[in-house]
Amino acid sequence: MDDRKRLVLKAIVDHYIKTGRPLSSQTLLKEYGLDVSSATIRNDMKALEQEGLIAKEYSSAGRVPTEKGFRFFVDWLLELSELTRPEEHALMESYRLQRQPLEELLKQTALLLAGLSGYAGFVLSPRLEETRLESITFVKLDEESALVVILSELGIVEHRILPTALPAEELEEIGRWLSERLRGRTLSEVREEAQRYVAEAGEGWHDPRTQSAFQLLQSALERRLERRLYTEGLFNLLQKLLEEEVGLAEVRDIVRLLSESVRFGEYLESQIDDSKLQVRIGSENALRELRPCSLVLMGYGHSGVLGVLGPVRMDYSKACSITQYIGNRLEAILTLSRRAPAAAQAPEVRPS
Amino acid sequence: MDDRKRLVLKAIVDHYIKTGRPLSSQTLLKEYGLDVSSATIRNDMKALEQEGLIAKEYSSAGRVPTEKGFRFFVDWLLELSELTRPEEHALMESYRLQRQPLEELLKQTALLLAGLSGYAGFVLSPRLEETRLESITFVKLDEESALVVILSELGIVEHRILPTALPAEELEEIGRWLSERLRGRTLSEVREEAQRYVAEAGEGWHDPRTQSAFQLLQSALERRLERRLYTEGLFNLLQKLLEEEVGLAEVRDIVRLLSESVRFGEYLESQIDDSKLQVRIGSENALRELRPCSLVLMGYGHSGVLGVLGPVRMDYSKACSITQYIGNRLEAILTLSRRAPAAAQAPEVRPS
DNA sequence: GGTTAGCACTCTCCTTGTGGGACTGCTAAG
DNA sequence: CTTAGCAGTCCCACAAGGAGAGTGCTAACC
Repeated sequence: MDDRKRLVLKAIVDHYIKTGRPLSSQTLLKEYGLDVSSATIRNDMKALEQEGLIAKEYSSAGRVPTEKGFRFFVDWLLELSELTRPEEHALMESYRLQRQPLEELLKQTALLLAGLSGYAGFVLSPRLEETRLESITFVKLDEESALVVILSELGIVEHRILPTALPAEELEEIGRWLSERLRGRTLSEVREEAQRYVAEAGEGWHDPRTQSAFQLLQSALERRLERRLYTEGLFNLLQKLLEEEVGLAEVRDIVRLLSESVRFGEYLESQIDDSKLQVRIGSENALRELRPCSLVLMGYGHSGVLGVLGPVRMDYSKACSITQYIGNRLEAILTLSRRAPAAAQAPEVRPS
Repeated sequence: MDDRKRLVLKAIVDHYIKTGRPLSSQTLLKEYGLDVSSATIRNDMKALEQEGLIAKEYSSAGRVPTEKGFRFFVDWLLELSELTRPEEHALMESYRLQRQPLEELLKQTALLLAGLSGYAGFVLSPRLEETRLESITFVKLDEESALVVILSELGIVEHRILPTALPAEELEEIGRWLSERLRGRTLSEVREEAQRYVAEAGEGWHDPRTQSAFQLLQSALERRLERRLYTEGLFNLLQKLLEEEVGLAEVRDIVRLLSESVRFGEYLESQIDDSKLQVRIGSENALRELRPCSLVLMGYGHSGVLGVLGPVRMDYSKACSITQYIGNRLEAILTLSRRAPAAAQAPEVRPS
């Protein structure tokens, strides 16, 4: 494509992203200072329109980018911007407490995506089945129940209360024994193992102690390896959609979709390709509700997904930069904590 | 007030809640079958209008209730409805797992409020400072960190990761010692105690072991006795506001308010009066954003609040019934679990 | 062949006007 | 206190017209 035409397209996209208004040939000349006449621009526009990259809202209006135009812009004309100082600072702040339950970490990340981008931020937790067990611990709460904490390379991935009447010492012993035996296996392997043992239990092959252990283990894992979706900054998104004059009915559908974490999560997972940054513009999205929106996302960890959700008229440069940056950061934190837990920040209590 | 006038008011409110439309004197006659003429109704309407209970949108339109009219309706004419079988069933289902982390329980409750009412449901956690400690447990995770679990009469109220290099046995010992010593005190007393000890530590009065214990305790409690707000069913609310033809700008402000859990939480707390059911209609709410909305709420536990948020044109009967029912239910669960933990539901693992 | 000036044309948007319809308020009588 | 009858008010939907913005086309120009 002709250099001037690219420039015209870029001008139209930039102007539209900034103002939301169509750009006329004259205004383009005035604001972007090309050294040709408006008629020439009009000819270029006509060509771009025939290629489907821009369109007019009615016959005598200026031009706005089509989704195809945005696509071209994102693929060929996008320049990622650097993070500003305060942005960088906010990032550091939020990730200070590194060793924290996975849940907290991911929620923080979603907040950060939303806060920095000005759109809605989301984080889909990784497939916990594929992370490796570090330890499993039982803590007696009262006569009838105990807390189980499952720690994987990603941090605490599960804590729940189980009904059991086993005494404290035995629970501790079982925890140690299971951790010893299963450390390093993936959680889905662990679950299978537990299921196998419990299934065989009826035939009385194993000693009662082993049996209790695997029964507990199974209860601990039965629910809740399900993935969770964290979304934040919803009102950012509403603000933007308001400016777009999107109807409340569409907005409601979007909000509903975000609350259906399974459906939305599965869609997100289907859209990632390793940890490459992806952009899905408007009706490129298979989900009907997302038609007024664009999605910037990337994968992390084992099939985890994070990104931002904004209107089609989105600042793609900003959204992409931030998503990429935070995504890499989260990936690094999760990878780091796998090998060597990061240095602690809070005042440390030393052995006396 | 005259019996017929009450009936007229009730008809107008019922009709408006059901359809959202003004009611004319003729339609009232036809649908509610009074044995007078439309002119008589018109006279009554005139009187009700002068009392500020109803209004017309323009000079020749039918009447709609004013907020004052709704207030009168709620105070004097409201009949609470019974829960239907399926509603009751849903309630039972959700509360089956009784011994669960407080966080889960409250989130469930918010979901339930939203699901049954068809509006948005919210639950503000109780003041944890005023609940009594049951136990505090430390679990070694790796060389540099440990998990602390704080259990109060309300269940698990805190779990977080602390940096510490103390060995596992010592942590266990410290947990036992602290639990023994502090069981039955409120969490704020516990926190004060910890602060006092740590402050005195510089003067070297206590042995190092005690010092470590209180230092850990302080870290465990420093953050996060903060209250949390759980909101669910946001899209229910959007759906209703859509029917009300509320503007997206107002909706955005409401969504923003719901995300500012501190501000909204403080407002909620200021509105409760023991565990009496409260209704705040439209601009009775001090918060500007809530003007298009009504709030049905009640207190539970120590300054906990739960309820539903819907449009001013809300089915107050349903909303009040459900809030009251669920509120009592939650209160009961929390009170019960205080004395004797409820019977477990999942298959129990017996000592072998 | 690409570029330019000039002009007719198209479409939106805003304002104004008009008629029908839905209810009320008033008055006077029962 | 209640009722019938009727004038009056206001909304709403639709149509018409004028201003403004910007394009498309044509013919000339470099």
